[in-house]
Parts: sequence; C-alpha cells; structure tokens
Amino acid sequence: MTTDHQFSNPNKPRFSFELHSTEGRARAGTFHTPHGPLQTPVFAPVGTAATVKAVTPAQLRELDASLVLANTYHLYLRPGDEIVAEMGGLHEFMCWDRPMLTDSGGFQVFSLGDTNKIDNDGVTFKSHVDGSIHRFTPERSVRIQENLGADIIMAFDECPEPYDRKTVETAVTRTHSWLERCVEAKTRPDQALFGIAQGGVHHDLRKESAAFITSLDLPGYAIGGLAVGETKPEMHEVLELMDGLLPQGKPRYLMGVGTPLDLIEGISRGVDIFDCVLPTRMARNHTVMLWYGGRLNLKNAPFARDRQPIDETCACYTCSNFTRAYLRHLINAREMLSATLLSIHNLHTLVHLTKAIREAIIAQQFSKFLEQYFETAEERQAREKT
RNA sequence: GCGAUAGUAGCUCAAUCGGCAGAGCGCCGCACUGUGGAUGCGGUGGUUGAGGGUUCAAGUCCCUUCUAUCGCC
Repeated sequence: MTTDHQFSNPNKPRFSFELHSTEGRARAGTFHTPHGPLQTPVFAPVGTAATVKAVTPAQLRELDASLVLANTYHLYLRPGDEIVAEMGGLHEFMCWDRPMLTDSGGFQVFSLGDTNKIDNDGVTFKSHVDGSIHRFTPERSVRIQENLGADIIMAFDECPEPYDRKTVETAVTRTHSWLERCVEAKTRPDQALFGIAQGGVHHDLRKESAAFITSLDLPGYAIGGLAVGETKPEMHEVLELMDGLLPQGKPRYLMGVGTPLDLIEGISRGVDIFDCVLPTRMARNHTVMLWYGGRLNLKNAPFARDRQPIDETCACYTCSNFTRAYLRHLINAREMLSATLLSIHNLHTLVHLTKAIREAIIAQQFSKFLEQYFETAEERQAREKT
C-alpha cells in the first residue's frame, strides 16, 4: 500500500511558520499544516479520547476552534492506534478536518499510569483502564502517533514536578536523549515533530534544555513542565527566559495552559500555542470562565432566578440563547446538556480571546488592548461580586 | 372500634445494659491547567411526633395522646 507522503518531494516543506507582526514579546503568525493554516496565537481544545468531551465537531467549528489535541496514551489503550489507522486516521475517525496534535503520552504515563517504572530506555506502566502492563519508548510513542496521524506530534518526554533539582536534572537528560530517538524514529513527512523543553523552575536547566532541543532543527518547540505546581511568577520567569532562547522563526507551544489570564500572560511572553483541559473540565464541574478573568460556579443558589446570560458581552451559542437560571437548572437536574453548553462557552471564550489578541498584535494595539483589558477586568470582577 | 408495628437532620436510616445524637445522600460552597463526565476538600443541618412520669442521667423504661402502615370486626 502506498500513501501520499511516500511520493512527496522531501525538499518541499510541509510545515512553515511565518511571523506577521510582533509587539513587545507578543507575536502573531501562521503555522502551515497539511490540514490548513494555524493562525497564532491559538488556543487548542483538548480531545483526549478523539473527542472534545461533550462537544460535537460542528459545534467546535461554530466556535472557531482550529487546532484540536488528542492523546497517544488514551488512544493506544482504547481503541488502539492500529484501529484508528485502519479507520483512516484521527481526522477521519473523529471527523475533524482542521489541524490536529497528539501529545506523546509521556505526561499521562506519569500522571495516570499506576505502577510505572521508568528507566533510560522508556517507561513501563499499568493501564488505568484494565490494569494491564504496557511499555512506552520514544520509538513506540512515535510509531503510535504515526498511526494516529495528527499534523503535529510531540516528543516523548518526562514531565517531573518542578522543584526537586535532582529529579528535574534526570528528566531533562532523559527528555533530550528521547528527543533524539524520536527524531530518528520518525518516518512521516506530513507530520511535524515538536521538541519539548523541561527544566522545572531551574533557569540553568531550562537554558540547557532550550540549547539542546534547538540544536535539532525542528518545526516547533514546546515548553513543558509548567503549570504543574509552581507559582505564577515562577512560570512567567521561565517563559521570559525561554522567549530569549527559542528561535523567533518557529512556533512556541506552552503545554497545558490555561485560563484567560494565563493566555494573556503567556502571549505577552512570546507563546504562540496553548492547550488546556480546564475549560472543558470546569464546564463538567459546573464552572464557567469569564472573558475578563474570574469564574462563576453556576451550581450556586444565587443563579436560580438569574435572567442574564453567563457573560453579556459573549457571542457564543450558549450566551446568545440561555439564561444562567436555565443553565443552573440543567446542572441541578444532572442533564448532560449542561456540560455541552458550558463547554461551548468556555472554549469560545478562550478561542476568541486569543483571536482578539492576535488582531490587536497585528494592528500594533496589543499594549492598548492590555490596558483596556485590565481596567475592565477590575470593574467586572467588582460588579460580579456584588 | 380492637390489635400489631413504626415515628430520630430535607430523604433513607444508625445509636451496645439507660451514659457526649451519628452516617450516607441531599443542600450550601471551594478546588481542578500536555482530561478519569472522575475525584478531593470544607460547611449547614436536630425541641429524637407531642405531653407527662421514673432516674444522677431517657432516642432508649412507664403512662397519656397524635400520626402512618398493616391486620381483624
């Protein structure tokens, strides 16, 4: 069986990144993928098991999502990457024709796998689904991600807790050697492999990691090991440091972040791509994010007779049609529509916030945007408390 | 009408020989950042149906009464 990529010209770049505009450290660009352009900065909804939980692809398109994540660990265990490949790959399997990214499974092996044993060659772990024993190596992760077929695939890395220096040092060393093996193992030219920097909160380790991963000429670079317990100022310092170390001409992906404020802080420090489970997980736990920061737990009693939409300035499907009182009723009655409507709102908020920022950067109005944002945020949060 | 059984938090129920009236759920909140619709955490909650008696001490024993369910005239 032959596939398209085997006939492609290896010299023709499948992936390229153009920077349209910068303001301060903030950047607006376009990352070209086989499934269309990714306009950055961008927020990517997470669809771990080949579905953004509670949201249909049609709804994702309506709220302007472009990049969607899926997960190697979860799809390998269920239904199995071979089945996904047999069914035509992730895009066809889940009916998403825009860009996709798969995480390597490194993070899940550490956060979900029960009794995992890590060595320099890879990780042996116990499935959270049925307790069976499995082993991931860089080669295995790349092989699985090639079966899944996302546009962007991630290096297999070790994500340690950020403080203990010795643990972080070991993780950095392993992550680097595993990256080399991922590059070596990779065969599909229609997939872009992103390297991941580790180093916790230790600046010298971050520098070492950035130097190593950028020594390999990769189409994009990710900043891993953040939002895992460190403080916000520590995260911001690492981002500023990385901005100076990663090449301007490649996209930067901050893994696992975040909230509206996190996106603003990240973009202000040179980040182009974000993903986070928070908007959809919070939606399933009855909480909505607000454009200007803060959150509302719609399960709370004061919303029982509230005629307002979640956010009066939000143009999402949920805010255009439903009152807080109705949403609270759905939550209280344990109706599954609540997860859908809240997820749509939270995703819309993050996707459109990054879009608005992109437009501001292109118009060289980002600093003005920030000024107005923080001013309004203060007013809004004060009003919402009364 | 007679008899049996029962009555404790919003609900379902615990409470040893008479010895600090509790749990689960609900309710009210909080947390969640490369996803377990999972989960964790905190809080509210009582005239033990009512009235009386015995006792140092009563949800528990005694009397009266009310209510519910079941059975029998």
